[in-house]
Amino acid sequence: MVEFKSVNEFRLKGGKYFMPCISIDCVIFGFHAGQLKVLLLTIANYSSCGLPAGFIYKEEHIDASAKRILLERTGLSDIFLQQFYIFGDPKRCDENITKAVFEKAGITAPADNWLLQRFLTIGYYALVDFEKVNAKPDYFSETCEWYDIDNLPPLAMDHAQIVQKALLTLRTHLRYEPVGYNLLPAKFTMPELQSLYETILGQKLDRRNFQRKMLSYGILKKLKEQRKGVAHKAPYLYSFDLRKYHKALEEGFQSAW
Amino acid sequence: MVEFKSVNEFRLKGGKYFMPCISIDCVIFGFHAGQLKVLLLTIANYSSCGLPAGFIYKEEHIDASAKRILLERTGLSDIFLQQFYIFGDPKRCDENITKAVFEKAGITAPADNWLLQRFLTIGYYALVDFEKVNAKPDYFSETCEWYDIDNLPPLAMDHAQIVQKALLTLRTHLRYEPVGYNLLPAKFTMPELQSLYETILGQKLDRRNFQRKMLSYGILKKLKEQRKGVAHKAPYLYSFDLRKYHKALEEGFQSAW
DNA sequence: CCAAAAGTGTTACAAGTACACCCATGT
DNA sequence: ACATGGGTGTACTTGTAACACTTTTGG
Repeated sequence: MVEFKSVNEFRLKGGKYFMPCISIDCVIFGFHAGQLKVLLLTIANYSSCGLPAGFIYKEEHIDASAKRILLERTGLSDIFLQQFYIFGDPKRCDENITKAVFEKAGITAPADNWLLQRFLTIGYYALVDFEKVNAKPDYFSETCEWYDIDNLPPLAMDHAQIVQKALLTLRTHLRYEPVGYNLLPAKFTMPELQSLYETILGQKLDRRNFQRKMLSYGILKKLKEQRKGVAHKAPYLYSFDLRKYHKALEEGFQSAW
Repeated sequence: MVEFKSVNEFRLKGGKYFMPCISIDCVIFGFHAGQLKVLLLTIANYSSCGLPAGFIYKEEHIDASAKRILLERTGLSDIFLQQFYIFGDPKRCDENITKAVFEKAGITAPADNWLLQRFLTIGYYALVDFEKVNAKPDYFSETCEWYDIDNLPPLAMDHAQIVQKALLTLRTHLRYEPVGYNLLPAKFTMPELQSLYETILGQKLDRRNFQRKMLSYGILKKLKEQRKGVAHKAPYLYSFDLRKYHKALEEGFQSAW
């Protein structure tokens, strides 16, 4: 792994260390205050936001690259991360973004710079605990912040499409595998879990049926504790039974046919 | 699009036309005589088989590349084709294959040749009508032939893993979307369709339940004709109702939650 | 006339959906 | 005391699974 001291050094030496023409874009989902959120960067001199992205070291597994990018942006490791699509439209790239970054850094780069080529990008999506994230911008960006998924700012290039595809993948995923461990704190209530599901799916679910279905998967442990200090009846706390959770992750929930 | 006259020309000029370090591997499924089959290439001077593969022109959409590769190998266009995964282990590559090809062509290539770099590969899988395929080998191979999926020869690099992942994807796909139009001739019998499903899923299904379920999707048209010349009772022929078939492809079959 | 494959229908069980009542707590 | 949210149970509907008999045809 290499440390670059500036955008300019990145521009000059990056081509030596990274695979050419391929990047990784991460759609990092978090959940807070009943809202599904995505982590986005803002770019100096540029009007639209972008996804946390990065490149692949020449000797690095692509999953490791994604993990590294995630760690750099959030400070977190060991979280749910999965590739979901590769975006390969030749028109997807917009060199104006890179040029804006260069301009801001006072650089004039020749057109054959490695950063100004056509890039394919591998989409990864991550599920993280909102509370634990310590968001940091990268070389190219000014801020790194959470945005509500249904109130996103304008996104650069095809990043809106990438977020959309990630969300669709997450929704599908949700139906056949457990989700939640990575998005919620260690202890949570059933209504909180339900709210997460409703947010991801974008629809209301029946309280009682939801609870029954969730419990039927056998991946939850009901704790003796109850959430305190809230209005109305105190809800029970649950935690995931990690052994069973991971087993379910591997095997999936359903098995039609 | 560029025509290369020899492996050597490909080696020398390919780097100018193709994106670096990314290839496409196609898992082409066909169905014949109750067997699910995959199209594989054999390489001169080399002991194991490989998947039909190719590269991405610098101005080309990756889906178009996959389509082109498929056309070149099978003579078919307008067939079901879908990317399913990108394989990015830095150790996945084996330059010995390329070297074997070079050797066979009487070439000694410098180590920095574009073909000898680390490659990521995008996996696409295709479903084709076995009868219509006119298989042709490519620059690098000697033969292009069908192999039974459960009796595959040794495969080069990570191609066995790629086939496995494609099959898993196809199986999942089968549960939620219609499959069959691309793998079967225009007219087919219900037992033939069932056999296809059983083969892909690797398990026996109940005749009566299968038929009911299939018909319930409303994507089949029962024809007045029956298959003739077969032993025993003549089965009815069916065809797909393409309008409804494509609608189902878009919407999917199920909608849990 | 019989073996083998194809057409068709019924019943039982599991899963999903819809819905109602009681309980606990903070205001 | 009451409004609000949380805990729990039951009937209905739908889908899946298991299973048997009749029909046709080639040998």
